[in-house]
Amino acid sequence: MRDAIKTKQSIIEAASILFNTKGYKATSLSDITKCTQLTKGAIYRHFKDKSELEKETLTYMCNTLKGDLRDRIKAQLDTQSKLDSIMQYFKAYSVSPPFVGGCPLMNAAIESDDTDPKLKRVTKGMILNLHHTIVTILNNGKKHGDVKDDLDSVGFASLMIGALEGGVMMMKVSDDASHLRSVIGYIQKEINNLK
Amino acid sequence: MRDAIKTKQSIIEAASILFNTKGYKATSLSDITKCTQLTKGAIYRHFKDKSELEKETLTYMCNTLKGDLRDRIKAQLDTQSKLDSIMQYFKAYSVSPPFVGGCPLMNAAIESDDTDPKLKRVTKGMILNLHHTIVTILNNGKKHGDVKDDLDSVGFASLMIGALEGGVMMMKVSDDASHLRSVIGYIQKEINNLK
DNA sequence: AAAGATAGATACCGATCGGTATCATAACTA
DNA sequence: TAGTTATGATACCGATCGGTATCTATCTTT
Repeated sequence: MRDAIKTKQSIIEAASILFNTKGYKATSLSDITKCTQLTKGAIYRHFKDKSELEKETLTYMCNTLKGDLRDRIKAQLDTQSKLDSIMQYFKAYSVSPPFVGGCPLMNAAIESDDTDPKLKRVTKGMILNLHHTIVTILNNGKKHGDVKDDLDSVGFASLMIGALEGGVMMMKVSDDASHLRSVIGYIQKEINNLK
Repeated sequence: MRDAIKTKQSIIEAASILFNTKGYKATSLSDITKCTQLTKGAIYRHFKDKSELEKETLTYMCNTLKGDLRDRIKAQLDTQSKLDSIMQYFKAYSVSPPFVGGCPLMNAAIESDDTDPKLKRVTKGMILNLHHTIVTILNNGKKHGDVKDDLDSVGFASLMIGALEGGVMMMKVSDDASHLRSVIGYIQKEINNLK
């Protein structure tokens, strides 16, 4: 009960589940006190206000996903395998999601884009970071001859992310993983056709 | 001041803007009273509770989009043009959206999928309806020789919706319409390659 | 062991939430 | 024109919201 950074982490982990399922604004401080077994006073000792907790929690979730994804990408050698590891990561979402409640990027994007500039800024940064990762893989692929030179790397990265995120959304709202599977299958075909 | 159905409609129209930008749970009754210049008592004369207003408003938005889209599809004769009219409809989102705040389907899906079974049910019905529309166009295309017989119509419809919705999300969160444009360009290429 | 600092609990704040009972007024009907 | 009905306004309800001032208890430092 004296380890401050451990308690702070436990608050962030509990908040991850709540924010990613109920939403940021719809999750109350008392929701978090129930999950953490802490009181409001304790939580406000670690975060100056709710908005700071929201931002730190979103950052934590995104960094977790980013780390996982980077490890998988690095483990692959050629361009197609690297891209396919991203596909596999999203495919795993349907059976064992890293965070319940769908993709944290998508959830935060939809909730923040019109109302919460601070949260939107964090989300935008994380999405563009993922986008940049894919663009880099594709551009390296061009150098190694894995990807044809005239491919629109930036556009293809947008397609990949958009289709995957949209596929997750459809899967969740319809309780039918086949939508995501179809989307992934299509993009995989495109990936194998990049050369 | 005596036209009940007109008042009810004006409440739904004001709620459309609020729900689609701020979100359903994050929009309060007093937000709606401010926009409609009506009092809470007046609103509760037309809707038994907030949840009913949410459902009716979502249904109104989706039916509006559905009607617009159906008109555009019907105006086209061949399969490729019908599908392309859907693309054009989403493309127009970036310049003059029918409802501010992004796609009502996506917004409702993300907010409701883990917490609000009633709203999720409505959203799921609307998305599957759009999905079915696309599948029907593709299957008719097969009959007319516009689409090759071995195409996975169901999967292609999932890809189209997923990519478009994901593209809208990326455009909104990054304030950059090029993401949506790229996605649409890719799907258009696929559409022209269905035969 | 005494003193200082820090983590967490308690109790409270004003504001706002969704919702309702009641009243005033407008319009329709006889 | 008198009576009835439907529409919207007013004023209120208990519950909950985010946030804070204060107190207690535990740990660290000397």
